[in-house]
Amino acid sequence: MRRFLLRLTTTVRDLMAKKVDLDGILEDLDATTTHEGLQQITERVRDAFGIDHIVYHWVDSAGEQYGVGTYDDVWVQRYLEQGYLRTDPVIIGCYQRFHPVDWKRLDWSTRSARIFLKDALAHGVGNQGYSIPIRGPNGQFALFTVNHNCEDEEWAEFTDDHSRELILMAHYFNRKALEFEPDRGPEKAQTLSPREIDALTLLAIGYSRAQVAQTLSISEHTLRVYIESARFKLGALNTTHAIARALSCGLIVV
Amino acid sequence: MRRFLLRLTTTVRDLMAKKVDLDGILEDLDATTTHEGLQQITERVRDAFGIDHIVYHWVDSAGEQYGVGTYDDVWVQRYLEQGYLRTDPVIIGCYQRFHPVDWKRLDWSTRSARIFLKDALAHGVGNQGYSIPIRGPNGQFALFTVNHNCEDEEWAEFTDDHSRELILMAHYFNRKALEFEPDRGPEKAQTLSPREIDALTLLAIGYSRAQVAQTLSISEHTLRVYIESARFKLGALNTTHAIARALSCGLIVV
DNA sequence: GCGGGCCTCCCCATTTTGGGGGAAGATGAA
DNA sequence: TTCATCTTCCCCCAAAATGGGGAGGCCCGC
Repeated sequence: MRRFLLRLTTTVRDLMAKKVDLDGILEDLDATTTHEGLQQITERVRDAFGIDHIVYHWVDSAGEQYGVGTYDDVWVQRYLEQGYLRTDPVIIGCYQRFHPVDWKRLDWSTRSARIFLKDALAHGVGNQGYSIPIRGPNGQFALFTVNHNCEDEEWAEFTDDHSRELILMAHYFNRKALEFEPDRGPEKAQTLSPREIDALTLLAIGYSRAQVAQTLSISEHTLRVYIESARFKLGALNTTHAIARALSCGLIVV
Repeated sequence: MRRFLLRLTTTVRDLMAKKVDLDGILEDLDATTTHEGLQQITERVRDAFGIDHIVYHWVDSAGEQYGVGTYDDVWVQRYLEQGYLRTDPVIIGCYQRFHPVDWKRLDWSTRSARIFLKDALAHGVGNQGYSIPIRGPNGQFALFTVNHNCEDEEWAEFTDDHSRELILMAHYFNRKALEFEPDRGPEKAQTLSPREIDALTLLAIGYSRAQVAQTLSISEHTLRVYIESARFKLGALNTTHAIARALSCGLIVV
């Protein structure tokens, strides 16, 4: 009997899961051209999935950021004002992860995390959550989060059923966000000569000029020409700056 | 008549598209516990999609990397030996992008790109390709690529039909690869203090120590303490190295 | 075949960094 | 409370990096 029930609920759950019109959502997402449109889609997705909130937002050392979602404005304001970006365990935890993570698996033990949690719950954030980290070149980082107020089992079922849809939606939201904020896109890449790349790469891994010169079997004077040339091309003020720019632009990899 | 044919092929295509048993593939992918198993799945995916090749691989400056795919061993060897990691336009292009990209949109105009292309085609790599960049914390970067030998229209159809499946597979392959190579997982998260971040960030944008000290309104001696402390934490040999590591690890953003 | 980028080599004076010390208060976690 | 971390300040001096010159050969594309 128990097994039968289990099978039954599974079937019902599957039927429910199928009801989410993912294709329709993704197509509309693709067709959206405004921030408001995206905002509306978040509400639609929330309703389609039958959960309390979905949110997509940039995370960024500076304050400037982009976000859409179904959170209350009061909470968004408070989040920013309180600088929760720095203490939010979801962000801290996701920042070090590759994969989607259930909030239960994060570290909520620090004092600041507990303060944050209490405040979040008070503002309507669900006790259950699931966040997907999204990364881009130059360290860009964004989060796509769904959350809800329910028991563990129900939530586990939900995330099991919808993890794939959520991954896809995260991608599509991210794509849109980038469209709306074109500045975030990569800059035009300068081309460095092979020797310049060699030189900067070795410098970036901590070699001194003498070591680099020896490694490349060239004189230190020659090496300097490369470095200066690279600096010039990158519009860098000094070697460190050149390395930083080359790394940011993906011209070298460490 | 033409429209009819178009509609017919579209329908057939839709049917074909549906035939790919994505759920089955993803489940098996999830259940795989060995590199060999993953390798076999790549072949299965290739056949299921009816294309020439699929490949998942890490990209990193060092030679050590992880990869599975359907490429010929000879080509893989050659790729590594020739250091194509540095010249492959797919890698260079994807490194700067957020989103999946069709190979046609990459820059194949440089000399080294043309040399690479010729060599690749000679080794059975398709003339059409589609690559999905995948990123993790600390600058980890991987690529999931499908490629095939066919006309532009056919390829455009294929990528249109399957972009979502491909995104999901990229995710799942990445997850598995991380399981097999746990070392790649996030290293112990180095935390830099706010002042250290300030210091490294300003250095990374080309300021000299004197300028940084002035900007932060601290003595240059104090600044040095931060830099040295950051260097120590990052295991860096010098300031430039520290900047490079901090950037790679996403601890600072320029 | 010519201009332009690339690779290689050299000097010298000045500026910037690095390494070795040591020390204080403030904050927050175990 | 105690310990750890963060922040701030100071000394001296050697080693390394930088800036600004100049110069020749090679290879590529226009």
